[in-house]
Amino acid sequence: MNGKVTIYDIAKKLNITAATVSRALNGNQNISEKTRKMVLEAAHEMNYKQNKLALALKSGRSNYIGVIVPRINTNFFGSVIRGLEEELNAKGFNIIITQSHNDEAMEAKNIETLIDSHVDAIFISSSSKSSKALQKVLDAKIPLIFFDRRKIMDNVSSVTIDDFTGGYMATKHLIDTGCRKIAHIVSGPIELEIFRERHRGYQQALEDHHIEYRKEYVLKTNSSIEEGKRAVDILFNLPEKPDAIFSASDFVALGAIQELQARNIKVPEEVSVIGFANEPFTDFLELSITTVDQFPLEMGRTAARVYLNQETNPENKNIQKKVVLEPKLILRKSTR
Amino acid sequence: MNGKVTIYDIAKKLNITAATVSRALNGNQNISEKTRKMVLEAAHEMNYKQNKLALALKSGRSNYIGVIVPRINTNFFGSVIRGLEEELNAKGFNIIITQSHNDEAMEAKNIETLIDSHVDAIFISSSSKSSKALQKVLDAKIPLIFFDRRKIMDNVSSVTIDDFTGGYMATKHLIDTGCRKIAHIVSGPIELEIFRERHRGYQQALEDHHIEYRKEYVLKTNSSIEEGKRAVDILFNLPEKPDAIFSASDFVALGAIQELQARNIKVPEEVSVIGFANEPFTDFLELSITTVDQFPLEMGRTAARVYLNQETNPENKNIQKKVVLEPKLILRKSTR
DNA sequence: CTGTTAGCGCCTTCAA
DNA sequence: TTGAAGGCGCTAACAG
Repeated sequence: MNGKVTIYDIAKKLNITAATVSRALNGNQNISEKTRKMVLEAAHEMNYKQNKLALALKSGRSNYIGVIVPRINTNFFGSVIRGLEEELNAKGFNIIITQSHNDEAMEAKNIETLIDSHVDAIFISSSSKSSKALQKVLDAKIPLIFFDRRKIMDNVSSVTIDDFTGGYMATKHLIDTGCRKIAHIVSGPIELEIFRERHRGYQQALEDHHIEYRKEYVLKTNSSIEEGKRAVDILFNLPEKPDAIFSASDFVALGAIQELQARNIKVPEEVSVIGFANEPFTDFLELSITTVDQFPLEMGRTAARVYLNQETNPENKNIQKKVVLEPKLILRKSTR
Repeated sequence: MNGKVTIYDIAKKLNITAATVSRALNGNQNISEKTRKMVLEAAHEMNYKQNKLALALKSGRSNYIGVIVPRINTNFFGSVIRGLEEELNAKGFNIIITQSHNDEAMEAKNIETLIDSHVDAIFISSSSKSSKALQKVLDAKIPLIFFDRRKIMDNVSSVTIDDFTGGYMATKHLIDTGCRKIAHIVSGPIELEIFRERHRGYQQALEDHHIEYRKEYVLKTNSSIEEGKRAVDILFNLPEKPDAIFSASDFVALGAIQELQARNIKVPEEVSVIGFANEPFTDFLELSITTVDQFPLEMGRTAARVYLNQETNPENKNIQKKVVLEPKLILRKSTR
């Protein structure tokens, strides 16, 4: 009744030894069917619970998995975590979720904490410019798996989407629908690969269609509605105003649309807008937003499987696997 | 470099004993300044990390806190968790977040897992009709703290908002602005107190203003956009159509508005709509939604403090504390 | 001030 | 098939 029953208690009651109880409980073969049954029954009666802490100390494996994301309250990260959960819980792992709030110091602290907690692996969508903190994970011999936001590191598997293609297809769609003066909002630290790649896709699409790349059309912001408004403020004070905006974030796209409408600029007739991530709200706005889907659920599941596969097959241990998912353009009303 | 340095390694190197190293590391007074310094330096040099698992086994305290919510990817729960994080991380606790996905069996499983993991406390927004699984937490002598969705249980503290008042103020606002045929959508299991109370507030407001309560105006649904549409479908096939809808969920309110607009019914001119929770999207829709704010960040912080206070002062141990926060009506465009 | 000892709960050799 | 013993890493008596 107390949750404090140990194998010794069972042993004492049954006049056997703790080792035997342990064997019975763990399906060890070297034990008589009779004692096994006896032990199992007693364990059930006494409401025995294995102490995972002791097991962890003994085995060196905690069955905890650490997850670090910028924020949990978006559909994107929520869904990735759901995918991780599905696969990892089924294998008996617990997930410890931590948020970096896009702060490098906070992320480093979370990493420290997870290492200290002896998690069996760390899944991270990293907000860090430096790999210093991440290197500590490897130094501690803890498997590290990137998803979405990865860093270039040896011996680390990753599951990402092809952000270059995402940026390319978004930009190409704008071009295909007649836009020529296409602005791009880098709605996050350009030091992060995802934003660099989306930007590169944008650049490449322009080049392939012989459209000049203009520095003044590329803005760097954070991922917030406010920043989207601010971006429009800047862009539409330029001598030559854009006729389309490709934002690397849905939230910034939303802010941009709001500000455009506030200025009585028609979306998409005068200006087309594309976001990124396919957050649910992009769909249920009156003026729904064209965006790029990143398949977060699948990303989570895949990341989990990559890890499980590494762990199960020791020969895969040091094989870094880079899975790249294809993004998908979702056409809605904010583009022509 | 390996993360496997123990106090014995340090002791050996320094020709002292592990106990002394432990003392030095833990700020014990009974130790000479000289040895303390020596140990601290060596520990740093050898990159010593305390093994939390061993500490947990020894002390019986894991420094893990379990949190169970229906879903993490809403602003409401995301913010509550942020509040919990702020307060608990500062005190050295790690947070394990689990999702019940509004499923009673899943919630029971999460509870089991957290108990097995020897968490020091469990914070829960419960989706369960029965208290059976929750009782196990108490049986295991683990402190339990409810937030938002509580159950009636002895010896359990809770932090909630006054859902009755929330329902009342929403309904009263509709009445005050001229609505008389007010429908209510119970957008979740009526077995849960929050939905019962919001409904009760609705009922009381009608009564206080001498408006008849009509069974056919009260619908039970899940919390999804689709269900909001379906609700309107039902309500507007009634002989006498409502002129207002109070939904206990923002998502259902959104679906309702979408369906009303699809039917060319003007919001709020013909039908006013109020949601609940103040999810961000209610604000940034073109037709922003009037709703009830629940102060989730404060809820999380408060819940954490209630627990910390109980733990710190043993005399508070068995005092259940019921904190009730006041909700706030947020006026927007979906009501007159 | 420091060392010795024991034990948290479990599992796993090694013997018997 | 079972028991005895040791150890995972740490801390807290108890001695000295």
